[in-house]
Amino acid sequence: MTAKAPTLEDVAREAGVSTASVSRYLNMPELVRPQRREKIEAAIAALGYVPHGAARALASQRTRTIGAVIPTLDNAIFARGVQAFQHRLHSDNFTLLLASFDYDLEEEVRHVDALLTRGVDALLLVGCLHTPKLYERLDKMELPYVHTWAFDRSGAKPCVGFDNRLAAKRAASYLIDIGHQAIALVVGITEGNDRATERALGVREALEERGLALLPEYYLEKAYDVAEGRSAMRQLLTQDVPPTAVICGNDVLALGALLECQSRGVPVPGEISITGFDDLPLTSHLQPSLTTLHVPAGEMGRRAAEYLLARLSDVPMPDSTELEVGLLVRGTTAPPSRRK
Amino acid sequence: MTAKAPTLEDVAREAGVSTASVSRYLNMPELVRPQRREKIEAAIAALGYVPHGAARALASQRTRTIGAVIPTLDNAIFARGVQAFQHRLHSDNFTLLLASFDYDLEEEVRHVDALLTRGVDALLLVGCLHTPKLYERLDKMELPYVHTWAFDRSGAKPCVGFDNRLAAKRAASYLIDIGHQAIALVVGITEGNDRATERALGVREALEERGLALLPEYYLEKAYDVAEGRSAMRQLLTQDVPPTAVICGNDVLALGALLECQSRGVPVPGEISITGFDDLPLTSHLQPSLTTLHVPAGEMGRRAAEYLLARLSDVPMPDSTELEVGLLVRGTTAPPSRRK
DNA sequence: CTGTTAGCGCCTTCAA
DNA sequence: TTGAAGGCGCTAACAG
Repeated sequence: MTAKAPTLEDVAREAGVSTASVSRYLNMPELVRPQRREKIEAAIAALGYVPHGAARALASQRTRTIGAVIPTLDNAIFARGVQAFQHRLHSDNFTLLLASFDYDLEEEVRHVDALLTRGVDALLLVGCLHTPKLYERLDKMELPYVHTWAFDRSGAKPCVGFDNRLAAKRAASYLIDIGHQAIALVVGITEGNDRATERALGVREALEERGLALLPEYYLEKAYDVAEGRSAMRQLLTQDVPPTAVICGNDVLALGALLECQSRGVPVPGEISITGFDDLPLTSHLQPSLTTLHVPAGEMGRRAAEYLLARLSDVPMPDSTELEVGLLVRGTTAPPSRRK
Repeated sequence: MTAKAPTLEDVAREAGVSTASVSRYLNMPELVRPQRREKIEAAIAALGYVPHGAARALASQRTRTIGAVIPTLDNAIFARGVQAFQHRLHSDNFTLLLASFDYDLEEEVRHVDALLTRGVDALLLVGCLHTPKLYERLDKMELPYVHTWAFDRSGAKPCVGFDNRLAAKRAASYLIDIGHQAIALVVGITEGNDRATERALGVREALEERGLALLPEYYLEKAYDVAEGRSAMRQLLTQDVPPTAVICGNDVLALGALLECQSRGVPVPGEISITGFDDLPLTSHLQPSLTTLHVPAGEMGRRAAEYLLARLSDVPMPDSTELEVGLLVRGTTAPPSRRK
């Protein structure tokens, strides 16, 4: 029972064939005559043989393992993307190695190193902003990788993602279209986070194009957290002239903002409009339902997996895929009320 | 630039030492004389050497890799536990292999097999209910593993978790204490899910001990989803005699239930009380804030990691750790109002 | 402390 | 189609 784990050689002996045949059976069964195949199958079952991945990896130089290095799992939208990514990998018999770096790009490199040592065959990255060291590592190993959650228009970086700037701009433009002028922005911490940075830029662009400006007191950076969203809204509401609309960097912040309004009795969207970003499942059920941008996280994860899988099997596939991020106009936005 | 990845042998040559010394430097640096150490360090830096995990694993029989097989990442509470688990592993230089089986125990075995092939040194499991095949595999490999999210009082299974039955019972008892009798239960799908099963049992026990019964029409099983929670509450509210309190199997269901009440104008807790399970971050910010059971997911993940790490380094450590799941009485519960 | 060397378990030519 | 045999890159005795 507690004997050593059986090896391929044990299986070969048990089945009365060579190790090469067993190996072939494992990797290209169709090259093995049915009769032998059965004997091998029987031997494997009898011994409870499980292939030894490390040995296989060493000999074949592939681990059938793919890494993902993400900012955090604590944001439901990433969790969903990773979930889909893993699911797709699994159906091709690949296993996911996961690491999260908590938005610290130096830490990210360390994780990448760890994954490279583990021999991942490919890598998923979030965002297009990474340290040069990280790219050096990847290039030296000639490792296939893909950027997600962002889109590089230059085409220099392989990605399956979306244009954060454009998406944010869309939300801002919409608010301007329906008459808002006093628009505030509560965005995630932009340092080391190109998604947040781009979203902020998008809002700024939209405002500027319409001759509006983003007042310094209407610009807040907050960690992605409900409490932070509340605190941001509190800061905005207690100003002499509160904004009539608040664009939030993601749904978690927006949720916090909305809850803060509700707990202070500030009517939404009557007194103030709110937009989010991500379209978390719960946002459509809120009262009022949240106007937000739909991020196709599941599809992104799946397609990122497909891209990497394709690269690994030399199947041609475009190096970048841009996904649509649609604006979902729901209940938290309305034209500004005339005040004073 | 695009030359083959350098091997330990290359490093040895470059540094003018033996491969053994380089290997020692990598694994037990203190056994290498400082002078040599520097030469090796220089060589490693010069070549951009990255150890080859598979080779290392093959030779040492350890991968410094630990697997986690979870139901889904789509539930924030699991995401948080995994996050903490991974974080703790990383600080000991272990990497996480992650797989999710979507509550399908047969699929779970397949994932476990995949992880075993990848050579994980240890494994984290969710819940105490698994197929016999799964345990066979684990035992044959003599692999350290730990159960989480549940607690096995028999002591037969190593776990770092909590007593789902007791926790649910606590919520039910509380509702009874404050006067509820018409209590409904909206629990997760119990098939293949011992946490959900135990929670349901806990509620039943509490009711029975107080001479109350769980009416069939007050018992609903729903997938963990906001929409399902809403639908459950809808079903309950439209009955001839709606319950005065609804115990939900987790916070997502509870959130759905709460939102459904709000959208129908049913006052909570005035007309109906609601309890959740998990204590997701957002629940404390809801209006009213959700009465729920606090599941210490982060701590559980961290301690599960510590348990496995300890087992791998032969550090003594108790095989089971029971965590406290406290009832947080907040705004969604109150004594029943006298009706009719 | 350091070098030598025999594997670790499997894949993959190369012949048969 | 099948078997024999040489590595893959590293670790871990063992000897020095």
